[in-house]
Amino acid sequence: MDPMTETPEDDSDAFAAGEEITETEIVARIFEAVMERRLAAGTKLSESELCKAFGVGRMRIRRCLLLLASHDVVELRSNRGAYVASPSVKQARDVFEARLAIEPAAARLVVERATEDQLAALQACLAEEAEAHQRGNRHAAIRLSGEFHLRLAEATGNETLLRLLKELVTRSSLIVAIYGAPGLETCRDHDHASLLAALRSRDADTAERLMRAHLGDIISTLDLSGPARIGSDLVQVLAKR
Amino acid sequence: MDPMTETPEDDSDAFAAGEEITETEIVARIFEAVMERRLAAGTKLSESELCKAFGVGRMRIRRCLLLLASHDVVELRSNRGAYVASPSVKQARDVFEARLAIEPAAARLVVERATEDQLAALQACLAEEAEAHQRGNRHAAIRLSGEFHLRLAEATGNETLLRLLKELVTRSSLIVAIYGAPGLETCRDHDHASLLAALRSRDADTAERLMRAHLGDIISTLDLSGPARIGSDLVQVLAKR
DNA sequence: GGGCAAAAGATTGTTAACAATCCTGTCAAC
DNA sequence: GTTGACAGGATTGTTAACAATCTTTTGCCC
Repeated sequence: MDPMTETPEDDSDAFAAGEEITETEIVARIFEAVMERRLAAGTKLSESELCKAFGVGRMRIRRCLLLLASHDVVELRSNRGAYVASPSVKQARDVFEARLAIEPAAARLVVERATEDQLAALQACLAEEAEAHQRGNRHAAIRLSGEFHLRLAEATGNETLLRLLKELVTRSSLIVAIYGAPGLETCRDHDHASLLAALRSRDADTAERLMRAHLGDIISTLDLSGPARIGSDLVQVLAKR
Repeated sequence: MDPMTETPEDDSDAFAAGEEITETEIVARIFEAVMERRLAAGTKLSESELCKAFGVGRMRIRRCLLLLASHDVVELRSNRGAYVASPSVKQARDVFEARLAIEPAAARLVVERATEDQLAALQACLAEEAEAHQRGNRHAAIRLSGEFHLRLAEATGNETLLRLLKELVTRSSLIVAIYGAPGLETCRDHDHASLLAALRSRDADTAERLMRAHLGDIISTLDLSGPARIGSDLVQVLAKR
């Protein structure tokens, strides 16, 4: 009933022999896995396991890990391997501060130039999210919650903004997992709904304000007081494998 | 008299044998070279030349090129090598749109929390820039002009914002080189000066407004009408080495 | 002389073996 | 029983050779 009970590292697609997979795809897969919270912060990403999982050589995997590290989604420790990043309190603040700087402006841009199709995609995202919530599909709900923000970034038509936000939203997923309240792991549907309404009515000021408030709400659910917490750096320091 | 007459690729530091250089440093060097406009858009970055220049193995260089490519400062063409990126018109618009989203908010943050030391560093940057202009030191002036923006990002105390802006400012240098008016390759000193004044007087609204206006001014000096221009993709397409 | 085709050279991409480091389990000493 | 050192195994990091692709040159034909 609860899809939470899965193997921790669940990228095992066991690709058929003849297939080929781009390193871009591998990176995207891991991004998704982190965003869906199927890969927890601090999880070790062993090269050999990833090789088997994706059916590619070690060099390719190493390149992917380097790319992931360059986006702060993975941490590379010298001679010690790659681990899913565990954002510190400082990093958590920085990420949301950056989102607070970017996303309200992105909302403005969407109001100015989003097509009906793009708004429809946002609507669809919202509907799927609500459905996933009702069905109790936790992974899907978490993913769709973040995907709303990414679709919104996509609707700006700005590739650079999209790429930057993809990184920030993914890291946010780690942050919420570490510092968030146990139950509150997704954005509230209502926030997204009212935001979308503002976008539809082409009300830039309201959209910007709602986005800012929405991000503020998320931050307010985080516990960024203590120096560390469960799931944070301590976990991997103490991890006995 | 004109320091513009240099070899196009001027990273030749010819490191002493015993030294060691981090890949992080190599990446930073290339970033700097692009920002100072010592590496023009479309310049081929041959692996073997870089190996000799930095005195490191090929693998290390390849990792650096991958990192640079992940920040859109370098373009990797399959089986054809690495080239300094040549932002398209669309990419140019995207980059400045992103800066327009981020930097005004960054200015606000600086007003709120910058220390006197950081403001002094900005002041120093401004002074150096003016001096470089007077001396006709073009490379230094260009670099310092961009560095003002980076120091400002640094003064937010937000590492994530700093990293994102480092990428955007570096790409901006390429964009201005390609699409900018021939003479106007640096921000105007006065803009930076008045902006700093607003920061000093802790006037967030003015700082934000000035930053927005400043970026708008830069964009208005660009010619983003045509589909391509000198220095753009065409150059490397037609380049006979 | 111009244009096309094939071979030589150079550059990039990949694979595999080697070296270095770290983790783990064992054993001895206190 | 706990602590420390040591050896074995596993994982990561590096090097060098090999394969594939592209570029340039050469030569031939029209």
